[in-house]
Amino acid sequence: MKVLVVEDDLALSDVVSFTLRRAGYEVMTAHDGLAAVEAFEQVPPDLILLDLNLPRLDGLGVCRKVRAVSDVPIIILSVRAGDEAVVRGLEMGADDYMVKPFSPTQLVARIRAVMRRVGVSAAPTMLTVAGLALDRSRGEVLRIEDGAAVRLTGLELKLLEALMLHPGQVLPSDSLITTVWGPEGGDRTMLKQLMYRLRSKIEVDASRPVYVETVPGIGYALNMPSD
Amino acid sequence: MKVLVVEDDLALSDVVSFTLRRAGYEVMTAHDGLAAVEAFEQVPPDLILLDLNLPRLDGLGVCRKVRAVSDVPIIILSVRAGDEAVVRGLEMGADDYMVKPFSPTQLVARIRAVMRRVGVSAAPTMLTVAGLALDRSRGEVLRIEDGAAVRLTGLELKLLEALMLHPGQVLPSDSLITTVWGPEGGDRTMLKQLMYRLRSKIEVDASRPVYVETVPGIGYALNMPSD
DNA sequence: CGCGCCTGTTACCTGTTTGTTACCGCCCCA
DNA sequence: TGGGGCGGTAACAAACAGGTAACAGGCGCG
Repeated sequence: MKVLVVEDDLALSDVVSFTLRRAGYEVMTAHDGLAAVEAFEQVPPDLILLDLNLPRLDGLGVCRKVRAVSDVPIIILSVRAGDEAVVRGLEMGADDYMVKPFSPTQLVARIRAVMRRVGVSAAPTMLTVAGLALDRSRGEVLRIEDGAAVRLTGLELKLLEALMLHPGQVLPSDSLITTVWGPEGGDRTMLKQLMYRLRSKIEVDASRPVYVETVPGIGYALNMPSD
Repeated sequence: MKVLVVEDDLALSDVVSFTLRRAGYEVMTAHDGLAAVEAFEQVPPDLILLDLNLPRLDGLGVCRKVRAVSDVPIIILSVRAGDEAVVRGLEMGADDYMVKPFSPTQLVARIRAVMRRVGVSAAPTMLTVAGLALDRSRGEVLRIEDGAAVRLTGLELKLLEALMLHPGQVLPSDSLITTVWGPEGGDRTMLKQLMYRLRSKIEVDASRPVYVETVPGIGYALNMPSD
């Protein structure tokens, strides 16, 4: 999952890059408008973070050029809310905007929200919700509370991913079964077996699960921390 | 194109409604969280503008409840950027957020940006009538009067649902029996047994039922509060 | 070829849900 | 005045669902 960061303030560009890399994204940077367009053409990213005032070609120009050939999601970065340029950018096809300064957490949250909205199915390698960080590329979960990392098997990963994509929601056993095993295979016995294995890996005390909640007769839910 | 505006500040709610109507949207309003959920269920909107701090049920709660049954786009309204709640809301499935105060123009621009590309909503799963909120996805009822949440079994849920779908109406025992057990199984004994179990869960004083009224010789009815 | 992990299968234990039966009190009416 | 139907209550047993465990086939890999 590649993100192109277009930002002429080098300090900001660095901190943003750092944040995104930690969240599991591959980051490319450009420090002016023309370089951005060039970078975009050479290696098309999956999302663009776009500062508005840039040397050589401003953000709106970049936005227009990119939109002419691609509907890659674009998030505008701007110093002021209420900026006329922001509105123009959104009308021109940008997907979202953020006002500087912003927190790293928010940035990542917004990126995810935009990706979900535009239906980018290829998810970022790193999915962090409800106190768990799932690294799909390594097949590992990190339990944030104590930093423990566990290796998951293919099926366990699919199951956890299904839950993490809808945190706080109760997913019926049947739908979990089909997302893990496909429309044909799988039954309740296998699900509970798999759930048992998953829990014994990710839960601190497997007999007292805190991450995955059972809703008897219906299915399972990933608990949001506040609940 | 219907927009549900959930905002407890009446002045702001009015100006937003005005703006949206002028922009060609059909506007519904709700001034607290529970009303929002109710309104959502009665007339599912195409987009929700959601203030975060609301009376009776806060914005995150509304977000969670709505997200449980639908992927209608949600735009969060918040007084502060960088609010922890905003991040939580976005992670919980909100699609965007705006910081108050915002300009009408921007509001409309953001709505358009969010609305570009929308998935349709799933069947509603939340049913709120007569002082009870039934969450089918979790198999739970919330007694609004005191906020108590009770877990129901499958049959209890079907029975209560049948009553809640026709509040204030007397439903004959026979029809209740067939909606719960199907055309084949079920008899009066089982119904009264089930009703006893349901009442002992949802009524405050089971020996003095207030939600479900018995109409001897005919059936049962869910009492409307105003009746 | 042998080893270890992943997966599916079976079985058992437990608590919950559901169906069954019984009893009690009430009201209506012969 | 005493059945008989009806509804509420209770206790019990059968059926079921979920958690746990052990085991075996398959597959990749050294």
